[in-house]
Amino acid sequence: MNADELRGHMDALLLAVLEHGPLHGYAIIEALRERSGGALDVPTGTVYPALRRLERAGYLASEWAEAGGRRRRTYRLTGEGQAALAGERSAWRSFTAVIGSVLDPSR
Amino acid sequence: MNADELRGHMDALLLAVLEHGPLHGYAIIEALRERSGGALDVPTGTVYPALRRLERAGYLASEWAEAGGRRRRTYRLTGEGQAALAGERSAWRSFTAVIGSVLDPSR
DNA sequence: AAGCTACATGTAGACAGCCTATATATAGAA
DNA sequence: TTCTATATATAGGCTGTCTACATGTAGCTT
Repeated sequence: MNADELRGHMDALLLAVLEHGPLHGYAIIEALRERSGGALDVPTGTVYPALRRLERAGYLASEWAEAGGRRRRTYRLTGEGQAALAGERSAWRSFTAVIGSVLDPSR
Repeated sequence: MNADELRGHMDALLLAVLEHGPLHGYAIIEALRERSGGALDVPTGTVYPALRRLERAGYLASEWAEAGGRRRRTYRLTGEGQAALAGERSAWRSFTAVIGSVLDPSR
């Protein structure tokens, strides 16, 4: 998966993966890898700053937790985040429609 | 249309729009706007450097032409460019499948 | 004649997001 | 003790798209 392609869609991915329940950063990376069948292997240097950015934006809220002697920062979707996710899904649909209209004019 | 979203897909758009015949830069911008129903309005500062980059890569070839007293640089797809376009189409399909698998896990 | 719009190309520099590389730390297995 | 998996974090680099500007022709309006 190309880095440039992912650009602008990272937020949608992170919000979507948190939709069904809170997760910490490391688990988010694993969830993205599993859900995509191994195609998405997002580095920590991408995910952690992005999560903080989304929290600053009010879309996520986080709290520290402890599990097996290791500290985790667990993120959950806020109400604003749910709304943002809906917006991202809508934007994704129109985005694919627009690019598709150029790449596949027949359809 | 967001600038970040377009990132990594510009090449595919330019190659696709040149598939059915040569065009000059200004006409390419108009073609993208028309094909997308007005959603794509790519600035010249994006298109002209991108076309040169694609030519350097061997995917496009260009030559100067004159029409109505104005000079145009007309671009056409090379053989390599056709192959690149096929690759871009394939990449687009897997890209949408991957993002879709996260955004719409049900499908 | 002057001014405006459409046509047509091009570059410099800003911006922003994703990446690599690095640092730190615990737990458990080899 | 060493290696791997788990877990978080930041600094700096890279690069493609954008804004803003520069240049010039043609044709229409005032």
